[in-house]
Amino acid sequence: MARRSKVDAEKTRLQLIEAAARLFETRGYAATSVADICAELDITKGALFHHFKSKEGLFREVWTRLQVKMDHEARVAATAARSLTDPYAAFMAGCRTYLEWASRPDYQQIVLIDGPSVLSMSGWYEGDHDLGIQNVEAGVRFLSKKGLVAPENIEALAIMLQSALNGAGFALARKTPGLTSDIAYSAFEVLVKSLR
Amino acid sequence: MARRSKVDAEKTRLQLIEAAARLFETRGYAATSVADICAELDITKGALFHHFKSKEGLFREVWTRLQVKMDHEARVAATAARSLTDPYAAFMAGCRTYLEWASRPDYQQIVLIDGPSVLSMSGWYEGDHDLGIQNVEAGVRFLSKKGLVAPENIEALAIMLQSALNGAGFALARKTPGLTSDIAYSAFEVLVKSLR
DNA sequence: TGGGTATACATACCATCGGTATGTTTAGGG
DNA sequence: CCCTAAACATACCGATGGTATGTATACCCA
Repeated sequence: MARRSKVDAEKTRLQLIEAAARLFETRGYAATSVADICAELDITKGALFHHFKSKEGLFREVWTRLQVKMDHEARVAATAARSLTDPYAAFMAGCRTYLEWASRPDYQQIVLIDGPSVLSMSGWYEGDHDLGIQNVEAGVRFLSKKGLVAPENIEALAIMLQSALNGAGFALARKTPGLTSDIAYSAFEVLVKSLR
Repeated sequence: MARRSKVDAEKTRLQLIEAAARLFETRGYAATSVADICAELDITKGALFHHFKSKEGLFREVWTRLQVKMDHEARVAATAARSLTDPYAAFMAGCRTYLEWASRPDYQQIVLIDGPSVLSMSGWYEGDHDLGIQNVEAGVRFLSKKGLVAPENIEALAIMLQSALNGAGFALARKTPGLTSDIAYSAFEVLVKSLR
């Protein structure tokens, strides 16, 4: 075998990302070997390491794509809600989207569980990589204008609220008895409503 | 070398746990080899695998000890506060303790970052292993009696509040500009006060 | 249009890792 | 006093992430 066309190469790269995403989701990062990933596409490790400089590099690509997709969906939901009503509704729409993602198995395993461990903590929170926080912070900032939230608490509250959504997503995925997506959302509403 | 006294063996075991804790904290679980740990005590892998059935087993031991210590400290702080005033103060005292632990580098890396990845998700939340949640849930349950929190939201709120403290601890450790321990705590108070 | 070059892989190999099998010495109970 | 089992050491194994190198071909340019 030898060099294929550029479009074939891009296809291989995409297939690697998709196969890796599937395996990382179902088995976790540590339990997925690069040989496993290559076997899915019937290629050798040479191909994988040609496209990605390391196993961690491939993971980072998978991780980033998930984050970007989530962020996009949250933005779409938020702007759609904003055009209908107000910034608060936009904020809550974004949060609902995030809550849904946080309860997805792939997002859970790849972004929430393995992400912090595989990428360093700095990697997780590096600059604009933590995409979920932006919508939440915008929402809290809006609430702050209404008076109840002190300006110096905005960032802390945004971080806490996003973490709360993360935790709820975990709890949903682990099928906590008596906990549904609706209950989690309504509990979150209770938490946020008090800030208005 | 051969068999030492029982007290020596227990000492070796403790030293293994301490050395592992140090390395797991500073390098992370994946970047710490069992040979590294053994080198710290000038013993061989045979000794380590005599005391622990696997690297993960040693990690679980380190993880458990941290959790138990945190839980103990939180309980002490909570009961001390309760005797002075009321259950709400006890709850908040426990939360403050947890916030402090969540910003400690060892608790961060071992319990919050590597924990979910190394132990399975089921391991993290298995039974009473998640010790931080108990104080929080007790607090929310108390608030529920005052009326504002619906019973079906208790568990979800407890999970969310604990996650909020986790996130705040992370943010503190990553030295988020403008965020201090006091600000984080006061922001958490804002979040909780609204539930009264 | 043809040849040179960079690309897209395959093959072979390596160091390190977690874990095991086995040996060896001695503490401690009967 | 002895004999079993505990507390290690030693030697070894398969699997793993990563590299070095080989090779065929797409693509660019003269």
